[in-house]
Amino acid sequence: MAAETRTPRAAWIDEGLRALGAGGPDAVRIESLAKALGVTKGGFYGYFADRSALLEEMLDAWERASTNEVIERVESEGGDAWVKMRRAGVLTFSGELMPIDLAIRNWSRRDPAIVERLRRVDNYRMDYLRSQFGLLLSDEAEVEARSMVAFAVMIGSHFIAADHGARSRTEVLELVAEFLQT
Amino acid sequence: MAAETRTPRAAWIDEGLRALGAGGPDAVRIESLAKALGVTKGGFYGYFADRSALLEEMLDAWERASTNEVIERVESEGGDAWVKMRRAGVLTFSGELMPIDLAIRNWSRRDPAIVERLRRVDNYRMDYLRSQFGLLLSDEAEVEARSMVAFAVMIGSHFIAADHGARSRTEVLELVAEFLQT
DNA sequence: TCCGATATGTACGGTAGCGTATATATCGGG
DNA sequence: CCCGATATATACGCTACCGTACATATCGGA
Repeated sequence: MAAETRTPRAAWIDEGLRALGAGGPDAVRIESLAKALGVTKGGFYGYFADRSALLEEMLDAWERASTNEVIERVESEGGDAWVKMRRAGVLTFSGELMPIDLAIRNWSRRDPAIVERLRRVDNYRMDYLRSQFGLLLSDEAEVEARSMVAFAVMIGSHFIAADHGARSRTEVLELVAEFLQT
Repeated sequence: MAAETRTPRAAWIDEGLRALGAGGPDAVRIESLAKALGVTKGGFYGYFADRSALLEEMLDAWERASTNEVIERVESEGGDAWVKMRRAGVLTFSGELMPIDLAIRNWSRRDPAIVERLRRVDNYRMDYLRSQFGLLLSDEAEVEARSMVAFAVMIGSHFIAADHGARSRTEVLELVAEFLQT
């Protein structure tokens, strides 16, 4: 029927998310994505109406990858509650997803539509944390406080440049984890 | 000698910082700053060599405003250690400075020179926190953990969109503050 | 092998921003 | 009241990017 599709929808979306993670939404330029993909922008407009259509689809993909897909993987692997929580954290905040996550958080500061998406994702994650702390603590206010601390530290530590004397950042995060289990 | 200076250096820097807080470094456009100031870019190049010179001076101004100036104000007003710490937090993370602070944090993810500046500022702040927690706690690891938690929650809560059921975000932050004093 | 569909390449006009060169307006001092 | 200095305005060429129009290359089926 036709020439082989070298650059399917998903390729544009993936590359777009990479650019978003690396340089924020302003770095998602159709022509530079094309260059990164080794093509010109010719094909782009066959898949997407315009740049903002790509951004929407990128956000859809991120939202799925950050919630359902993570939980499916976690649940399919089993383990006790703590294991699942740690695993969810690792999957969510690792390698490829983390910079995208952080970029979207910053983006949300100036775009209400982005806040809305982030709210869904964050509520999803906070509920997971609450369910875990709920297994350890009876006081619901304690659960809320520690869930917030856990989440805020996971996010905040990526936005903080402070040193910790002889300790590494990882070691400090370990101290925080201990503190949360007190 | 000359025509009155309608738009001194500081005006460009202030407006630049506002734009930075609102839209990140990419939003700091000379021509749009000029429009916001009610002039054209004509005068700009009398003060600054180019756009990056402006960015440097903006960062210098921010660094001063976020450290020395805050501490000077705090120290000049006196009060006990807790009062000073709270006051420093209020000054640092209020109104105008907060969006700039957050924008620079995000910026630092993709620019080593920015990380370096942020590191100085964050170390300065963390030292202040450590000194305060040090008055309450003898275990130095505890001090580090709680300082990190306090700082990360201050920053992180601005990047988190989660709801908290019946509670407001402010109420949850109060719960966290209580938790930190346990 | 040739056809037609589809993906991609190429060319275009339009906008926004940079930095430079030059013109103009306005003020203070003589 | 005029001169010269200074701040600002205007005009320019350059680049990057958008979105559109059209050309071309490539594959599968008849």
